[in-house]
Amino acid sequence: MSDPAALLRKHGLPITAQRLAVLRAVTAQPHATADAIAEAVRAEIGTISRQAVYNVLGALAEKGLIRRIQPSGSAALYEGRVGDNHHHVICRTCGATADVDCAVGKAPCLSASDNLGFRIDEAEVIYWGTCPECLAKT
Amino acid sequence: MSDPAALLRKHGLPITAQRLAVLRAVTAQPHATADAIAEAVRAEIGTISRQAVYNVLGALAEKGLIRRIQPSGSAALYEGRVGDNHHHVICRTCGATADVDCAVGKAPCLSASDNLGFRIDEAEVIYWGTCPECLAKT
DNA sequence: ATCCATCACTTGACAAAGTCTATTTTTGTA
DNA sequence: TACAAAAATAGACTTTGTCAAGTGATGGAT
Repeated sequence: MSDPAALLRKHGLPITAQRLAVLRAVTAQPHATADAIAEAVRAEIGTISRQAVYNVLGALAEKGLIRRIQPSGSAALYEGRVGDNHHHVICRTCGATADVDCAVGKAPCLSASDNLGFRIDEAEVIYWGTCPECLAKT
Repeated sequence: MSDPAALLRKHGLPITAQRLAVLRAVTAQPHATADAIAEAVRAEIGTISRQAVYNVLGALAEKGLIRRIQPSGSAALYEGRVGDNHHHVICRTCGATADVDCAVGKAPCLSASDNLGFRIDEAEVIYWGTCPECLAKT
């Protein structure tokens, strides 16, 4: 089921060259910005409009095929790894982003101490710190 | 120590009308955008430049007097409640933002399962869901 | 109390990220 | 193959935030 075309069809999304290329780009380089994805797609199929990139990313994110992360002070990032409730650690110095599994177990952090009447469907965790490379440079 | 002027002096920040007004605006309305803060400040002291708002917010955040939150799909929010490691729940529909205490205890979530060599200094948690008002409207 | 160096504020241009709308192209289906 | 619906293109526009140069206020030293 890792076939991109089948994945799209399964979710009722018409198959287009742009969508296939975007999907491949997202899975190929995790934590890429929309701009980086656009470049990767252009390298593959020649050209794509900025709007199409946003449309496709939005549609894929809506269907849960990709995930969008929005760190402070940088553009949104997209990644293909979904469904396993992992989180992210970001370097304050160089912006490097890595995946970390959740500390609390399987569907963790989904229980706030008091939900105030909200129906919570996702917990997004970002750990801020310094990456090994930047630590070494100090 | 809730006196804004004393708070500024304590952190070595020169006292200006803009800083006092921004500090008051942030504590008065939690989870405000930079723009909303600018408007509140203008209502209080007449005028302030956009740059000054960002400068002051940046300086205050740097000193740990206020906290900056960056949710996906909206401008950064600022809040005066700091030091108690609380998190946020945001409504996907209307954008309402509320505070929630951390589920895991005191300095929670600060332990990722594997830090990959990163030195982590902060864990930022955003719960996504639907607020009571929007739930009632469905 | 006054002077002055330093820091903060203002102004306006600029940049990045993303959205909106109308038009053209493509997809999937009849 | 033809057609309706959906997607992509193109380009202007908005929002959010930054940069840089000049002006003005703050607070310590005189």
